[in-house]
Parts: sequence; structure tokens; C-alpha cells
Amino acid sequence: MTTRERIVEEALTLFSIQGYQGTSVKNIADKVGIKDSSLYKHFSSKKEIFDTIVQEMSVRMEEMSRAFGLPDEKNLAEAAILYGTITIDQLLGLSRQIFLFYLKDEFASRFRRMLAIEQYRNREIYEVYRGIFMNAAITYQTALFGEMIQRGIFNGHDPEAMAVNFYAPIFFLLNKYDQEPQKEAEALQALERQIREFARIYQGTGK
Amino acid sequence: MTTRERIVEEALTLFSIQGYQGTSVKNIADKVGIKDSSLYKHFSSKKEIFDTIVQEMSVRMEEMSRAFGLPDEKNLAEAAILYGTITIDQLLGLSRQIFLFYLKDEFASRFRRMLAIEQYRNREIYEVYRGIFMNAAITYQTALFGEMIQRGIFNGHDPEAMAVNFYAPIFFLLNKYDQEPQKEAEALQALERQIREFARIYQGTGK
DNA sequence: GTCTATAGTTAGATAGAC
DNA sequence: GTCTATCTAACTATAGAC
Repeated sequence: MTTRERIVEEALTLFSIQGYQGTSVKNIADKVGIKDSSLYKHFSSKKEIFDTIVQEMSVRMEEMSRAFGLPDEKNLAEAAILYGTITIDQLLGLSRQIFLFYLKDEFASRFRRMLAIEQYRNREIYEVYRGIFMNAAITYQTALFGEMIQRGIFNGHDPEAMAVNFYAPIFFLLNKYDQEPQKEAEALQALERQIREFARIYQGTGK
Repeated sequence: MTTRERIVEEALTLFSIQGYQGTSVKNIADKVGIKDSSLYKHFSSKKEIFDTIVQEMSVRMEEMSRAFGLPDEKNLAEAAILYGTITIDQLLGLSRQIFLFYLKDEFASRFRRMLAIEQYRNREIYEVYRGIFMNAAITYQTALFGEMIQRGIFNGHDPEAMAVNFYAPIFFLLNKYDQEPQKEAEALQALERQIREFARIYQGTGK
């Protein structure tokens, strides 16, 4: 790893624990093992380190999307059609993968926590955080469940309420087990339980 | 209002926007209209202002609890018995009241946001936040729904999954509409929708 | 109980030697 | 591309006049 990469690495770790504002350039430099002044040979400001992290994450999210076989976020119609054909077990597996990606992936989990911490102090971060973890998730799944209802895979008449019922527990559990890495098994068990309850409700004879 | 009270008031507002660490004693003093040094005649440290806010909130939460007719949090058996006898409409009304309390009550909403912001940097705040907005809520409602199932008011076989299904959307919506006071009507509509969907699922013929 | 003044510390960032 | 030294600004907190 180059010094520049190590700076990004240590900065993300610190930002995800103490927040952007709570982390000093000196904190980062200390972790890297150089003087704070030396850091400015690699980045012209603290903000530039942050921007580099955000860029890196957008690359990784696209990779994740491709790896999990997700359709382009911007093409909801395509998404609905794709998911309209998958089984509930596949949906369960997918939820688990995405949950674990944000909870455990070494980069994504720190990135998510950094956004969660910093959303309140920085309007730009606030928009990014809401965009990814609230609006996009709900919009996406509303279209998905709408299609699945139409195809008779799920019962229901309010796709958006379904989307919130599906996603809110995932959001809640992500927040709850965020800082408790030793409880990963418990977290996964809780997730499994919620998704099974969701499937039980909307599948089959649920009214 | 005494100067001391005005300091607490302005401090809470600033802490709820910028966090504890993001707010300087000078920021607070400026809002109150005194010099930062003068503030030390009222509080011996910035931390003491924070502690005063936490104490004040615990008093207000007890008041709220009494006003809404909630049983003692520590006595879940009592809670279950009480709620085991109420109707679903009463439960809906209660959810709405508590949601609005944390979303709109001038003190509680700022307090909640302050905890949400500061939970990541301060272990003590982290415990308080989780205690109130995650663990207590779920434990409480698990007992409640267990009792309601036993009494035949609700259908279901996993009270804890029900509790998460009930509470996670509230938690999600609180987080989503937190910083968007102009969207209060939308927030309330979304809450109503979720609670109605919840009642539809577990009441009557839901399997 | 307010003020001015200031101590002591830490922050982000730059200059210049090597 | 690392270092030492330093600048400027902001921070928490204290001393002492009024």
C-alpha cells in the first residue's frame, strides 16, 4: 500500500469512529506514522481525503451491485421486471448479502458509519446518506413489490407500506448492530427472523 | 427565564444541530447574548451543561409517561396486562402520540437528535440512546404483543418479530423526517399508513 | 453576574531544510 | 516525501476589574 492509500485507509477508520469533524489531521498522520505536515504532500486538505473516500465508495458500490446481479438503480422498470421473476428464497439470500455487505464489508461498513455520524453536521453528507439508505432503498423496493404483487408472487395492496415493512427492520438492525461486531450471529438471526416473518405475511394466504 | 435556563435552552438547540463536540461554549454564549467567560458563572464546564440537559429530559420523560398513561417501563408484566385490555384504535392513537412527542415536542425532539448525533463519540450517550430508542422499545412491545396474542387480540406466533415490525417503521420514519420539519404532514401520513398495515396484518384473519 | 484579558491547548495548513 | 518550525485561528477555562 502506498502512503496515500494508507492515509485513506486510516482516515476512513477514524472517521467511522469519531466522525469527520472529530478526527484531526494529526490523528490520521499519527496512525499512518508520519507527521501531520507530511500528509499535505499527498492531499491538499482534510476535505480532499474525505472526497477521495466518497469516490472510492461509489466505485465499490457499483462493483457490489454487479457482483450481486442487481440491475441499475436508475432503471426501476428493469429492476421490477427482473425481481418479478425471482423466488422468495432468492430474495432472502439477496437481503442477507446486502445486509452483510453494509454490516461487515471492511470498506462499506466504515463508510456507512461515517455517513451516519456526519450526516447531522454536513448537508452534503446528509443528502448522500438519505439518498442511499432511505430514499433509494424504499423507492427501489416499492417498485419491486408492486411488480411482485401484479405477478401474484405476493399478496398486498400497498407496495410502499410493504417496502417500509421490508426495509425498516433491516435499517433498524443495521443501526442496532452497527457498533456491536461481537453480536454478528445475533444480528443475522434477527434479520433472518424478520425476513421470514415478512415472507410469511405477504406470501400465500396473507390477506 | 433565568440566564441559566437560557443557557440550557440554547445549548440544547445547538447540540441538536451540530452535536456536543461541534458546539463551542462561545456559540452558546453568543446565542444567550453574553460572553463565553460569563457562562462559567452558571456552569463550571461545558459537560455540566450537557449533564443538566440529560437530567431535565429524564424528568420530562417521566411526565410524558404519566400523561400518556404508560405503565412503569421496569414493570413489563404490568404493561402487558394493561395493554392486553386496550383496543387497536387506542394503540394507534398511542403510537401517534409517542411519535409526535419525539418528532415535535420542543424539548424531546432536540434531545433525541442530540443523542443520535453524539452516540458515536460518547459511550455514555450511546448507551442512553440505545436504551431508550432500541432496546426498551423492543423489549416493551415484545411483552405487549405476546400478551395481546394470548388474549386473541392479535394473530401471530413471534411476538419479537412483531415488535420489530411495529417499531422499526416508526424508528425509520423518525430518522427520515427528523431534519425535515416542513414535511410533518407527510411523516404523519406515512406513520398512519404503516400502523394501519400492521393492524391489517396481525388483526382478524392474518395467518 | 457581566465584562476584558489572557493562559494553555489544539486545530488546519504552510515554509523550507534535507 | 519526510522532517522541524511556525503561522493563524479556534477552543476550554481562569483571573480579576467593575
